[in-house]
Amino acid sequence: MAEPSIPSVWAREPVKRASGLNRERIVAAALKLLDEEGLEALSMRSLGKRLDAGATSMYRHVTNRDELIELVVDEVYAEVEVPDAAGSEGWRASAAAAARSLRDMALRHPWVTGVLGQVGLSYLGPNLSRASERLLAVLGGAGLDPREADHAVSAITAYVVGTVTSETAWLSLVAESGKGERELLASLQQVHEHLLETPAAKEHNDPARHREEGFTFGLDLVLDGLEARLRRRS
Amino acid sequence: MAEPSIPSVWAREPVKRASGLNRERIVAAALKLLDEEGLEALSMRSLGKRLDAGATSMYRHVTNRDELIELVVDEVYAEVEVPDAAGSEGWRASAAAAARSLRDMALRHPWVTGVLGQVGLSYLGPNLSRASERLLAVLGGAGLDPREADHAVSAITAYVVGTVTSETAWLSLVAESGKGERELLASLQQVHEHLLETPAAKEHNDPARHREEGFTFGLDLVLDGLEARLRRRS
DNA sequence: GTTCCGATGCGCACAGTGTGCGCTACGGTG
DNA sequence: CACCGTAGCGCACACTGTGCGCATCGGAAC
Repeated sequence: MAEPSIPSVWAREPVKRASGLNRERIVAAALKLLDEEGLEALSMRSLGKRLDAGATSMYRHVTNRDELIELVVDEVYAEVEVPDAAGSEGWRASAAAAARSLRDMALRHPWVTGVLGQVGLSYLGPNLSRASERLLAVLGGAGLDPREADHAVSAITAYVVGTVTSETAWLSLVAESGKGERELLASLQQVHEHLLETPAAKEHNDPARHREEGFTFGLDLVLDGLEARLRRRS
Repeated sequence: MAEPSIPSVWAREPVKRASGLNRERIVAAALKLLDEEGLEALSMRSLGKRLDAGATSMYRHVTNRDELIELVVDEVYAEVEVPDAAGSEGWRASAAAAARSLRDMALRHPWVTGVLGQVGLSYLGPNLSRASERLLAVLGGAGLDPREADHAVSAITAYVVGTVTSETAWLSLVAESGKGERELLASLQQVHEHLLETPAAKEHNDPARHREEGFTFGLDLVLDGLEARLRRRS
């Protein structure tokens, strides 16, 4: 009798008290679940199953599902690296590396973009603040006045977030189609024939390269604009 | 006896057959509901209530909740205006107006940003395609080769989407706090005192103006970058 | 050792979700 | 008049987040 419906008072399991929940373990498990199964798969019950815990046990360590997601989002922001600017011209390499690092992070964790649009989420985690302030310092050191540097940080992150938002939306569409990027693009072009006229059509033999190239193009636009502004100043 | 639990066969209401559902009416009601109460408030039951219809009645005209949202998203993309470029230098004014129009649309319908990150949504509606292709034509007419024009369209929309994503997240936080932008900003600065050091702190007497200024700054960066690229070419 | 107490985990329950299924009653065609 | 495709709906199912109160733990106080 594995599970007696009326448990006898004697001869009862030591209850096993699995291992001790805590915020750190919960956030780590949630991150793993999100990466492996996506945003929709994260429910308190499924998360509890992974931790050998009941559905509501996590509420002792985390007030909300929303707050939990907020914690996980800040956790992945820790992966974003903003290198220091080496030399007076190094700001550009530093900012570019930060942008790439942010994009790579979002591509590693495709669910983040689905969460950034949601309401008050992730608005002030320590890791996000740290990254922003480092980039702010880099741009300030390059010669931008504080207000411009602030706006420039916003512009760069906005560009990256916007880009990866559309990238991950496309990639998750690809994922759930079961086909590859090339095949899905080709079959979509059959349905919407007008797409064949767009220049992107020629690129569909290597869509990943096309995405990468587009990201670099747009990033260079922003950084060129910044560089011109700096030159004008000196 | 308003609602007899066992309705007698005789003396029964004419059943009233409200008015006739159809896709257009459903999408319009969903848009109204989203604008008035936000993304979370849109459930098939609440939408049905607004249409004097049952919870599952809409499924005759729309296959999914997700598909319904997709339809509504494309509906609001119809509000985005991409003016033609007047004169050979007019591309910049046209692109800037398109970007502003997109931002204004997203600020009028704050729930869109929460939906753009979600999976396959809104990837190919007619109104979105129309706007993209118009902007593509404007940039192509300015002298960019097709591949660059394609990337430039992506870059501009990515920048705008990224910007409004963070703007609407902030604004919905403000909305649910019950305070104004200034007050909420001030109270957040009390909790995280390090924010006081950032240059944004000085702007908090008019946050809306600060947002507007930041948007223009970043947009100019992108357009300056494009302009430099065009000049280099001629 | 015994006794206590705060903290932790959990089962239950509630209100709510999207949506498949099959019945009913309508509007238009023969 | 009979008929039938179809629009709408009620029901049911599996699922969601989370409040509540109970059981049971580890450790501190005596």
